[in-house]
Amino acid sequence: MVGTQFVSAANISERLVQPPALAISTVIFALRPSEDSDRLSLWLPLVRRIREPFKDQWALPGGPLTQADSLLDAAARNLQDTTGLAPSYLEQLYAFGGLHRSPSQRVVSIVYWALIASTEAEQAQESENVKWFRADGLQSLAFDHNKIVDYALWRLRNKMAYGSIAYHFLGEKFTLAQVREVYEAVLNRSVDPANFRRQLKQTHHIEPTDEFLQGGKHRPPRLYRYAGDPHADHSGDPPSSL
Amino acid sequence: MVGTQFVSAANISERLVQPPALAISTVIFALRPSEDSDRLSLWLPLVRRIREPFKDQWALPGGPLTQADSLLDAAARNLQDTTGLAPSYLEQLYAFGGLHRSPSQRVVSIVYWALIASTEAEQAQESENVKWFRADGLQSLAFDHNKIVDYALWRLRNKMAYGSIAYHFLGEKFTLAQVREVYEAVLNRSVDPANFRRQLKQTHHIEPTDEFLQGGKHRPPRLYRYAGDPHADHSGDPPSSL
DNA sequence: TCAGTTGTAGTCAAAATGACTCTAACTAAG
DNA sequence: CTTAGTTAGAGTCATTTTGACTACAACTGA
Repeated sequence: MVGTQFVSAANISERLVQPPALAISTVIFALRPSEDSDRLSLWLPLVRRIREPFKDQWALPGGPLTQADSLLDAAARNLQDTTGLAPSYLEQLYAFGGLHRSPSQRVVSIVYWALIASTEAEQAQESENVKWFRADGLQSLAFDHNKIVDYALWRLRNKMAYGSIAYHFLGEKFTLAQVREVYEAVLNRSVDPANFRRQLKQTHHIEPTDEFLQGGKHRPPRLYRYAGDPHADHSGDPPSSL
Repeated sequence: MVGTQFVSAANISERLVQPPALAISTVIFALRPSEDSDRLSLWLPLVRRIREPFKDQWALPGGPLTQADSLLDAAARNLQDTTGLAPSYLEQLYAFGGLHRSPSQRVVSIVYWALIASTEAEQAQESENVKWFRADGLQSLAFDHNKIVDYALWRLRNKMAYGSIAYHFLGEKFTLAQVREVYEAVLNRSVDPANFRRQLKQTHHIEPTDEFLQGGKHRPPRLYRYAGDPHADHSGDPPSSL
């Protein structure tokens, strides 16, 4: 909303100053096996800054908001540029607008967070300036990005506790054990397989297929498919794209 | 985050274009008795636009983001300008950045939502250009503000269902029945007093005082005080103000 | 054929929930 | 002063949900 009668006279001069820069960043989560633990763990891709400020430090992928893109489109495009992948889940996280986030100029960052299926994440190419890091115990990042990642982690765990976003870490078909592994990795605690199965089934978010996953050293588990409303997951977003 | 190596050459020219305008708006909720129902109902203040676009239509209070304020400060200041009151609850709602929200120029609005205690809300002065409206069944508003209000309502009801924000509609001391009335008004269904009491007590968000509310036509109810972490309510916000 | 492993159903006690009853403590009417 | 009306607040009880656990099914690999 631009200009209402509630702008006091004292603010008039400030309004004429150049507005803050607008940027879009994305926290991209994927699950990967970790060396030390038998559980999956959360990873995210970071990019190395090639200019000041914070030159050579790692930062969240992002860039300025272009005139041609809506906020969501801008985030999706940026994710494409970084990992070459389309996210199965992309939702607005928060708008960060503290006065001193960037030493040079005032920057307001609208941050999105994304989930990537493990199968896709494997293809995500690393390079000199793009690397995957474990989401917990992250080194010091550029700007306020450590806090942003922490907040994204908090939101992810919160939403996982009673949402249906876990499926976005997986492919189209999956076993119940795989869903359970996602929960265990994100919430970082073990979950009883039998009870978890019972609870998943009564949410009606999944439906069984006729297929079974072969090749394990054990009884082949049935494959399931996500049956919930695909938009129900994005329920942190407003109904339509605004 | 400004500029990463992931900005393609095609985007360079766009970066030089003037950035979108940045605005702050606030959805302010208060509970008031309604004429038709015996329940409280949700109201919010709107302002009449005094210039194009949408001249003379009602809109959410808001204004441009000034250089001197953080996002939260800007929202708080705006709320002060509109109602003359400090909110007991103020949290970021969403950043709206669709391409065609405003007919003239591209505007990205960072919207906050606030809760006002009933006692305070009574003092909020109305004027020719500021009026309170019932939150449900709202008339057509300027810009995309109807959708914003709907989304704020959704978030409020969601958070009420298992949060501790109800207390922000009340004063420092309150009876359990008053808390129940807040729930009934927001969730729009009746709640069993005895069960509600039992559940409230085991959350440990409240503590009893030695005082009782006198003057009713019945046994005086005990007054309680909010004892939870005041920041726990703002748990939709990141830990510190960024 | 057997040991190892995981999938899947089921059992059972504990905890949480929803509908309900009962008494306490006040005001207002008579 | 007494009584009817009202809400506060404790308590009961059947149902549902949860967590811990058991048992059997169905595969692989030796």
